Amino acid sequence: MTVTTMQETHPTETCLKVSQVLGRIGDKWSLLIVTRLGEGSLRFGQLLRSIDDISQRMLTRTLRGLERDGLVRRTVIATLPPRVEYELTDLGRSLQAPVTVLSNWAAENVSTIDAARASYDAGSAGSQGR
Amino acid sequence: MTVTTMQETHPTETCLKVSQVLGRIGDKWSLLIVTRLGEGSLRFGQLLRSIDDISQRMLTRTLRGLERDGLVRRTVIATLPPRVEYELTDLGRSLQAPVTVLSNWAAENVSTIDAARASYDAGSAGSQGR
DNA sequence: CTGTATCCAACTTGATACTG
DNA sequence: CAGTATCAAGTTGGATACAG
Repeated sequence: MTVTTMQETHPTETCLKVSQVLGRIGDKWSLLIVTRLGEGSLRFGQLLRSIDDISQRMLTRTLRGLERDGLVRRTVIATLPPRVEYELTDLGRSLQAPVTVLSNWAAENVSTIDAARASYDAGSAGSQGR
Repeated sequence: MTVTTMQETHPTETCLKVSQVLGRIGDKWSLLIVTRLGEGSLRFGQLLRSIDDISQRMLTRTLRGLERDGLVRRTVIATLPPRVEYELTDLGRSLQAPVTVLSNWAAENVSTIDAARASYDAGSAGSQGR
């Protein structure tokens, strides 16, 4: 029962699920972290330096969120000082393919988007010079 | 030089592009609208009723953003009262495939994420009942 | 080293009212 | 019908200081 074979093109339910997912990974840092972790497990400090526009606070918060959603596994090695390793779970790794698809689209179209934006802005308020 | 052939797995530049793109479409409404428009062109009021959790203000703002980024085309038919048709551009339609991939992932994994979250929350603060 | 707590500025969203 | 303006509220992100 409740087979959910996803035959329809774009049912509202699916849209809402995508929105939910984007609510998790669509923030400023999650995808960056998932991508970094996709290359292998990293310690907190390594991630912090690896991304380096991120604040310590946001790294902690984002990692907690990813851990909570089952995308990242957090392993504490209780040494002194403590080590904490972060790595992708199976679920986290399964997200890499969709993200790659989006990455490729982004890489291919960001310049087009930027051009469209510049054009739009020029047409809206740019004709004031004379 | 600066060939950018995208040979590396996940260079930082690509990450930043994805972040940029997510900054556009990763908000609360854009993807919902793009999906709706993927089924055919719609008028403002139709979109408003079609999504119905959205406020008039946010529909306007989101549509403007999508138009600005070249994903949506806005056509004004100057009748009385005026009609405004919205439809996907080629660029907007090219986004549908990546979004579908993400949709499928979302549809397949949202329940897993929800379960992970419930489990995480239970483990963090839930053991207070006894 | 790996966090947590506090304060604060900026951005996002919604409700409401108003306009052509 | 389509859109704008204003205001209030919530959320996000950063800086800083502190703790185990």
